[in-house]
Amino acid sequence: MKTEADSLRARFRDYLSCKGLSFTPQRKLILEYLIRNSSHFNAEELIAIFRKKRIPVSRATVYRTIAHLVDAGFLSQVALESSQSYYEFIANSAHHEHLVCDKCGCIIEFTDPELENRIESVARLNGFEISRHTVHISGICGRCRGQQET
Amino acid sequence: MKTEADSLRARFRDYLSCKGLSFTPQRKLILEYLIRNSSHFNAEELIAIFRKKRIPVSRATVYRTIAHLVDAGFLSQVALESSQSYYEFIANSAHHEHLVCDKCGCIIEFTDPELENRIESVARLNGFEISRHTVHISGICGRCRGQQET
DNA sequence: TTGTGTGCAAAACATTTGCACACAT
DNA sequence: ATGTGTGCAAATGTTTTGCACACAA
Repeated sequence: MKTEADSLRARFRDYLSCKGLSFTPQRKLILEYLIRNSSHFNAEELIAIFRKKRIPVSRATVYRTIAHLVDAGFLSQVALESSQSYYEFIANSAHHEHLVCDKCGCIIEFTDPELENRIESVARLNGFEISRHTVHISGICGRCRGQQET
Repeated sequence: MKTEADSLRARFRDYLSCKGLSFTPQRKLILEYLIRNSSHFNAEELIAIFRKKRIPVSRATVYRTIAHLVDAGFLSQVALESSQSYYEFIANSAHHEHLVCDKCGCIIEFTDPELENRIESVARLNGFEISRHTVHISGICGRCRGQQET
């Protein structure tokens, strides 16, 4: 039986071969890591993890592969108020928005059809043709609120 | 009669004196520029404008003053998918969201109470205490759509 | 004098690029 | 041979910082 990971590998291979690029060991290592840890990350975090685990992929290759993965639609860039670019591995998952905790930094994903509808209406009212959209809510998550001394 | 600009100057002076800081000529020049041109900008844009107009404020002072203005609540950082930080002069204006055109880069502001309500509901449902939130919609604006050859 | 502010240049940080070598077709 | 990939180190672009001098309390 074909697992989801298999289909991701196949999709990436297809994307690469369409572009005349090859599925190199380094690209595979990066994809495998993301499949196993699909979530939010930035380039330097990934590089640090690879260094610690002795996974032999250079900084330049990480940046270059991230660009390919974004282009292929496997990663989407998440704009946070940070100096670094954050990415998230979207794979096959549906569109969702983010709640980001100011205290612990955790990122909670949510989907809300009503919210999505409202966004589409607003764009339409303004004559806009949407290509993408993001909703970020910052605050204190339930867990951190529970721990507050005050 | 007290204009809005006067009250902004006063508020900034108050903020500074509360922190034991002074309302220097450079800080005044930056604030005056923003009052007159309240909108979206990044630090390097501002520095370039000041250089062209021969307004004598150094790069370091621009960055340092922006940090103070953010801290004082006069500016808010707008997270775009860019290598530079964007800011917007919020002054007394109500909360609003952004439509950003991929083609011409224009930023349209909008407010939508229903959207805001929905965001609050979603946060509540997830046990989150909101401190701030942003909605960014990217796409093609009405004007650019009109001009498309295709 | 002590605290704070400024400008400059250097440093720091994230990211991109040029180049030489490696590998597969 | 040609095209593509990698790693390294250098370059780039943005933002921050150290330091010496200026100014006001």
